[in-house]
Amino acid sequence: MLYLKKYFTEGLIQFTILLSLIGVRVDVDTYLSNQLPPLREIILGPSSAYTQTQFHNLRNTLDGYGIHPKSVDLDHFFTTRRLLNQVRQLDRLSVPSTELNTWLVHRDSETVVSASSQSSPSITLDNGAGLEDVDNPDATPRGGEAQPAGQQGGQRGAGELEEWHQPPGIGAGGRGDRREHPGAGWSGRQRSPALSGELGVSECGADQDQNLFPDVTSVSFSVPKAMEVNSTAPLPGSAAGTPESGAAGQFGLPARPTPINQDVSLHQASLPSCSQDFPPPFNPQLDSAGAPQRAPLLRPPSGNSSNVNSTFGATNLTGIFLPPHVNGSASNATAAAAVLADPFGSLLEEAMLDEISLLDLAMEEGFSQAQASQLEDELDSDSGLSLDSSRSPASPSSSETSCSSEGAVGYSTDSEVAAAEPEEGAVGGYQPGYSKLCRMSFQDPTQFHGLPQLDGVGHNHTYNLPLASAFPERPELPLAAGKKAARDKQGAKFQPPQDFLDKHSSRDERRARAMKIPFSNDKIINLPVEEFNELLAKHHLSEAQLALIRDIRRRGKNKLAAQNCRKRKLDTIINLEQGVQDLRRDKARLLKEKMEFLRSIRQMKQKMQSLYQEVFAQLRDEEGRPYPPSQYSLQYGADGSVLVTPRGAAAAEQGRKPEKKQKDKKK
DNA sequence: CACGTCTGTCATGCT
DNA sequence: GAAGCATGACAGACG
Repeated sequence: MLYLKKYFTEGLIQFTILLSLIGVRVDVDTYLSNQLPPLREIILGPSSAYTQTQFHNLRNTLDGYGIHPKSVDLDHFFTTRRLLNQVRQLDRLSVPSTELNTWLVHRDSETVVSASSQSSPSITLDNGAGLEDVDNPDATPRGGEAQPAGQQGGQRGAGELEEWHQPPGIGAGGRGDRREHPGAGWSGRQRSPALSGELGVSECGADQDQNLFPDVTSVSFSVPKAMEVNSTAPLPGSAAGTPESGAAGQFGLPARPTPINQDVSLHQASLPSCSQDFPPPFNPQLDSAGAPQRAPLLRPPSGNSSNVNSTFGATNLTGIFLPPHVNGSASNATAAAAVLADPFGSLLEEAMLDEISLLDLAMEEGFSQAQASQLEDELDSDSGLSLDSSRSPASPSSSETSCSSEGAVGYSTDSEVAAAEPEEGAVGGYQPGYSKLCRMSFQDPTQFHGLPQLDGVGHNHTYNLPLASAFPERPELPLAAGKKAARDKQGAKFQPPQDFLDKHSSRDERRARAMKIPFSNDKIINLPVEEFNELLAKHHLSEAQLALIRDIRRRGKNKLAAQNCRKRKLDTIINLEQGVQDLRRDKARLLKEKMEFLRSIRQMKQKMQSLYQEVFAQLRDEEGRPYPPSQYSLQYGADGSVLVTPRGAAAAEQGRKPEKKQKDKKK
């Protein structure tokens, strides 16, 4: 089951990302509201209240706790977190679409949710129910027992939110609170049907299968009483004049005795509960506990915690926009409401600033394959390691490998030859086997095909193969001939053997000949130490001869060692270069993916902004007048209501218990 | 002739 | 301690 969830979750996330990439708006909240705890947890983050379930273990896993560093789950963890971050980028964008859905559906009756067919299907991607069914075969609505079947989903969502996001007894609308204060939130809706905005109560999932906007609950555009200007205490830290402010504290508190429920001409106003499950939509930083860096915006009015609890206690949207830990805090809930006061203020000022700016900087428009390639090339250029084929440092490697590995190439190992030319010692000891290997390595250019940078290698790595290169009957040694062969062209035919050998012998070979060493340098070098000692014992050699032989052996072995060493060094460089290339390719690919995501996000944000403006333009106060955008802004109440908040009042009421009057959604 | 590269050699450290 | 290996450094050869 765990694996099923894992794959389902990840697949769902990927599918969502994919849809977003292809331009399909995905209301992630649709399934978020319907998702099972694990998925919800994955997307929304750990919930303190969530510990009621067994999925806290999963949460811990997702948080990386309890994962052994060597556990394979760690990989899954990072993958999940990465995908989660991507989705969070998206879901923040999707909230507005949810909001729009709410607007498009209006509900005037309190408990009956009328789905408006006016909503544009294109706005909402119905993807919840099926997923829910898949993920939760039980499909047992949480907290939906006592709810009408028609609202099962929505109520379930409410229940879920309360149950999952609100620790029992911590207020902020826990189930207990609702029981204790039935009027709060729910009762409020009943009292003020049009007002009650159970935004987010509706479930986009199965309900939407039935109806595209099934359980769209009424939206309460509550103009806080504070809107009566002063009662709405400004949120501390809220910048003056900034839209986000908050009259957040008790917004949408149905239990309030005197909520001014203004009929707002929200013609299609509703807010499906789908958005409930969204993390703070316009403030990504709310994802983090406390979001201290957002203190100026988040700081709740002091002293109204209890009220906040009562205010949001029975509401569901506390969990919508706030992480559980925040949700559990009344002040934080208020702060969240403040943050939500102006969705686009937060959106544009926060998310868009950091994400879009990044997008603009990194990749303004598009990231074509050519650009990716260019980027990759640029990335390639920043390395000290150059793969420029014009330079071929690798040339020695192959020859060295084949030759050195097979023995002292260039040294005479053929005893027969040596015997034929005893006076020449090691000189002239062409070893067919060794030379063949070297010849193969030199002649076969295919060995370098895999390494373009090795093209043009023309060095002679025969390591003393003079004779082989000189003999015309061995024309198959072009490379072995190399430079020395070229030198020898001038008269090799008529050159006396001794001069020829001297000319093509190494210094040690010449020394050996001069010292009358009776065996070849190849033997001196390559014989095992036992055989070498036996060989020395067979001959009566002077100290000078013995010293020379030992030097020859030492130098010969060291030469091979040096060749091997250089080969290894070269192989290491080649491998490192290949690794660098691979990493650059990966980096370029990841950058491309990132840019694609960012582009999609920006598009979604733009759509969201336009939808927000569209919705706001339709708002009417009780007198049928539109709200001036310069003076009012929309914000989400934690109880699911959508509030029309005066900007100035919201700012002014910070630090005080905000009062607000709720505006009934008025068709 | 200067320069870069290749190669051999030496010194040194390590096994 | 000898033998061998690995490697940095150096110098000569060479293009």
